[in-house]
Amino acid sequence: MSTQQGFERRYQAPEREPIIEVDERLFLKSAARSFYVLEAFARSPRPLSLAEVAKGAKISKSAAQRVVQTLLVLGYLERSPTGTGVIPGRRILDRSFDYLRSNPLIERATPILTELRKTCGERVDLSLFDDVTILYAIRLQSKRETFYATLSGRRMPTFATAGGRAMLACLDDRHADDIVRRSKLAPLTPKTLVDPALIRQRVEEARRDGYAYVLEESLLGEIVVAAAVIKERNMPVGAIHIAGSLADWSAEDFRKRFAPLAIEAARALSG
Amino acid sequence: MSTQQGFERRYQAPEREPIIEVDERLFLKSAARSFYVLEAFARSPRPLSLAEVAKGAKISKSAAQRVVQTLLVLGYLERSPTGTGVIPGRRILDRSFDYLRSNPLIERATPILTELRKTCGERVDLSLFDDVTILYAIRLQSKRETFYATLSGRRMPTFATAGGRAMLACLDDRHADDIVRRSKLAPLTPKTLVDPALIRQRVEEARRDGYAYVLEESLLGEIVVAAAVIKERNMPVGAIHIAGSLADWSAEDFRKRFAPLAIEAARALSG
DNA sequence: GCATGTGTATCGGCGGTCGATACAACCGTT
DNA sequence: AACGGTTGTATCGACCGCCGATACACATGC
Repeated sequence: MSTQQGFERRYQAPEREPIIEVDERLFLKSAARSFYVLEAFARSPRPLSLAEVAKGAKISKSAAQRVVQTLLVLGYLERSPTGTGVIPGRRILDRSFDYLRSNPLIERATPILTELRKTCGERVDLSLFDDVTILYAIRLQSKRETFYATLSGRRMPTFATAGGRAMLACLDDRHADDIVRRSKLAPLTPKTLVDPALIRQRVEEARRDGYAYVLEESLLGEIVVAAAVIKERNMPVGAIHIAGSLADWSAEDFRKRFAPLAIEAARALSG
Repeated sequence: MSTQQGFERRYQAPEREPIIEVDERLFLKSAARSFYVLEAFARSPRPLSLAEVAKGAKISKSAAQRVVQTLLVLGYLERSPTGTGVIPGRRILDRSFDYLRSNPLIERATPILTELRKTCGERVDLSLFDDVTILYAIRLQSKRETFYATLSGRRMPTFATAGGRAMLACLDDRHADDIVRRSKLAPLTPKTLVDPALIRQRVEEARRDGYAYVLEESLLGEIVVAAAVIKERNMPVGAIHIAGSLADWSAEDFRKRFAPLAIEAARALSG
């Protein structure tokens, strides 16, 4: 049962090494290549020429040609309207629809988040735990937002986000420290904490209070409170974020007012 | 499924045949197989066993085993938390993020939709034209919504949605009729129009008025107005929808009030 | 016990893919 | 108008990666 590595590896206790590297004989290199091509757009979100695709996916031009042709047919790539190059295709959204629909957490969370958004009037997010990053799955924006604050699928470093810290607080110290250690501790704003000791202190605070908060650590002028959604065994699966602007709130008022709401919503989703 | 057959064909004038059948020699069957596996979850959004994957993707159990192993490693599939079977993986959301971020229309539309949502207080959607279906790309929900009304990536039939009809109104009659003809005219609610003549009449109305509306045709109790976003040559690329509840509005009031807003927003995005 | 489900593992042979290479069309420059 | 730089397209023989039948371990339920 404990075969399979790769993905679950991230969820293993940090002292454990991956048991077996993935079975080389079952890994389809040619299938993986297609995904490498799609992933090239993560690095440069613009139309890519065949040569750029080849370079981005680290495959030969011939291979890129075949993959691109195939993905065009399937709809996972489209020809750029500018006439040259290809861009991600609409069919990708179908798959994300399947993902969201297949995930019971998302379905259960939606009405709760909607309600929360209504009572708060601030931005409300559901993020998913994924090792050194968190992944926004649902985002209910408030009045004004930056473009990226509206996109689900965005990843952020676990160590520098309220939801991330709330989830770290659910793990044992060793595991949490391991995640911080493996994180690239690059500041997102001048106020981002990058000292592991300070981060650990905030995580311990979160463990004590039942919620985490960050002040302008991922976006200047923004305050976020978050509470973790846990499965059995205290395993964090996601977090509920409430984000507001320091133009509207003092940090103290914001925490006092919204932290209990985040905690309550997270508890309703847990277990 | 009709995935085969090429994407471009859909955008051609209906009298034109697909120019080039996809070059068989460039189409990577083994790469396509992986996507067939992911697409199996569109039909049954629950954990699938290896045998079900094989059946859903129409491949052998051995092939399914290899594909599943590969996609698990890449993160596009995950083991079901129930212990048996696999489900779509989080990594899919990364790709949809890339898609949304790569699409200039989405980026330009986001602030406009946000503003629109604020002034309307009702649900606001951006849909993309895709032949017989439309595809919701951005959804800004109002207070209360059904789960599916919140998911981007959802597809709806073009003929039965306000945005779809607004886009049909941009095409010439022959093309619009062709789309209706190729649509599966199954009613979504008791009020869905399925008579091609009646649909055409509504499309002509939309062409005259500059916007389309539907009354309980896709969801009982819901009224939607929509205006098309066009590129050059009147080619529709998407539509802006404003959706409200008949519990709050009379049909007349809703149209009078919101149609101009949808038209204005769509015009700001066009060209 | 047996039947039926799950996921995992093996291996020889066939054929699908590899990638160098060549080509047509379109740009700007000079 | 020939150039060097793109772009996407097309071809083909050789190799090796994948195909899929098959067998296994382990759970269920009756």
